[in-house]
Amino acid sequence: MEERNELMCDESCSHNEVVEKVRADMPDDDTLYELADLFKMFGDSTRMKIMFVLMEQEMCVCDIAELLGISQSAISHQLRILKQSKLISSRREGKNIICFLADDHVRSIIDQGLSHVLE
Amino acid sequence: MEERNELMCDESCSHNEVVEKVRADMPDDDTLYELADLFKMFGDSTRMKIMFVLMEQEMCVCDIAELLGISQSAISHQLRILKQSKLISSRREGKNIICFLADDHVRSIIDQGLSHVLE
DNA sequence: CTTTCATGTGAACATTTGCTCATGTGTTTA
DNA sequence: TAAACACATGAGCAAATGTTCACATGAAAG
Repeated sequence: MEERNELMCDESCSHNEVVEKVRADMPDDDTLYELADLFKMFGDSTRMKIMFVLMEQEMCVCDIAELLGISQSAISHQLRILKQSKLISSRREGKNIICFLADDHVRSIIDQGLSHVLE
Repeated sequence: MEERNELMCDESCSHNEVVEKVRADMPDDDTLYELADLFKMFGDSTRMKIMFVLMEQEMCVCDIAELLGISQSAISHQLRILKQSKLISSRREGKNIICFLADDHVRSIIDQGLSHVLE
């Protein structure tokens, strides 16, 4: 049998044995895409700032915009994305929309990243 | 004094009091950009897959490519980015370059994300 | 009901990003 | 030394992304 993939290098590497084991232990593709999409939310500085603010204090849209010095429209677009990812939620209070973190994982993920960045 | 920013909504929201406190507690901009850049590394499925593989087993470039079914060139480009971010390192062994995780934070960050994705 | 205020949203645009393709570099083997 | 192999890299390109601008929506105040 010994069907070889043309992409593979010569027998010098580990190959079949280990490669197959690792492949078997990998999550399915859907999970991996979900995972990447989750981290993508934290990979933009505007969204990062929004989540950081909401970690400390729920806040209306215009206050977020004012605090961060970013246009209300830009904030609104990013909030939409964050809501779609179920990371933040909002409720109406009079004229304002109050935003807040929808998931406790946000804190732990950011904290984990922060502890890396701060050495 | 009472210098108001035109972006701010009316006095209905929290404003000055809370906004100023949150602003003071925010990390500086450089840290926030670093943080976003770190998470950006996890926000692409190819890089995610590479790191997932290396979490289980150090491996040469061509084996990573073969295991993931992605071209060697594409893998190489992503490895370059991951090395620049100090998330993976490599050593030469004969003709091959063996790649491995350079940072234990990688595991904890991915695990944290995974536990979110898996509910 | 009309106006105002807070927010949402589509289109257009400039960047960024990730891939392919061709080729370059460095190491081993014949 | 020459050929083969593993990997790196630059150019080019298509797709994704984030912002601005103009305008739509929806609740509240008059």
